[in-house]
Amino acid sequence: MKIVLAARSPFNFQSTVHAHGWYQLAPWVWDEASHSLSRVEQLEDGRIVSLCFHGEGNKLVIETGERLSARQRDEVVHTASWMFALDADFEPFYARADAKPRLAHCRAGACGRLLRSPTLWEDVVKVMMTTNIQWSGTKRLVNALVQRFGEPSPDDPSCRTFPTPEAIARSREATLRKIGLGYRAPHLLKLARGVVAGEYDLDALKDPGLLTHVLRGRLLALPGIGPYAAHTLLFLLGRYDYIGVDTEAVRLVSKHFYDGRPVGEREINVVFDGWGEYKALAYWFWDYAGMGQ
DNA sequence: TTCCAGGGGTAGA
DNA sequence: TCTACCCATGGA
Repeated sequence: MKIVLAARSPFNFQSTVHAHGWYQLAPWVWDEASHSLSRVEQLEDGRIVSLCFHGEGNKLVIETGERLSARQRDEVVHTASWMFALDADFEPFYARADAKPRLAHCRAGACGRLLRSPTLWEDVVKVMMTTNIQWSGTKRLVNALVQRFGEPSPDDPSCRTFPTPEAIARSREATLRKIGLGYRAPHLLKLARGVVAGEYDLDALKDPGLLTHVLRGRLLALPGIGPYAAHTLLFLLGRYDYIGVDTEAVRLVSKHFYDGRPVGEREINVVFDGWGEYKALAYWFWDYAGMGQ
């Protein structure tokens, strides 16, 4: 079954997928030969389906192995629209970026969208798995969670869904430590059990009506989520007022704006302060590669 | 072997 | 609000 969705222009499937590393994390599978992205997903009625995405010009194309009911199709459309931020409008950012040489590539490249997970739960867990660890370790931990706690696809049992909060909540700290999470284990367990208990309502945080600083406070209240993780999640939620400062941000900004001198969060914010509500976009899509050295 | 990674929590000032 | 210290694990 094939579903074709129109996106707000400009849209570029590949630039959306490759804007950050999520496409390398399970259960996503990127196929370089066909330039398509796949994952196994469990629908609300319990059915497990395989979804394959690719781009056709300004459109997102979804292929499903089997036929879906009308309700299932609506759910897939809704989820895909969220994951690829099909309605996102970056025109105000482009209008400013056009005049800045290092950001003038953004409009033509349709920069701005970052691939999101179907649920904020999955994005929170994945961001948590990027803290104080190398990227190869993040991939290993996320894969371990999917293999250990995900539901297998009936078509191919080696492919699994991303674990639900319930599946993690039923686990034990020792089990999570054993699969390599280390000191992150109690944070993830507390998050999962809090979500199941209704203590943390992650879906409510998608509400565009929430003020950004209020949303930031709710994210910081989640276990294992500090400033870096909260700001990264704000970016995924379409709020660009804060930069997620990690070692990579420090390295880039130090090299390109401070002549290699040591910098902290304050110095990084100074550089992009003029971008206001587009600060994180300006930082993320700044063409550091074009600055030489 | 040592250092540190796409940091966060906590205690103490 | 800021700083010092600890935290598990694997890669470099």
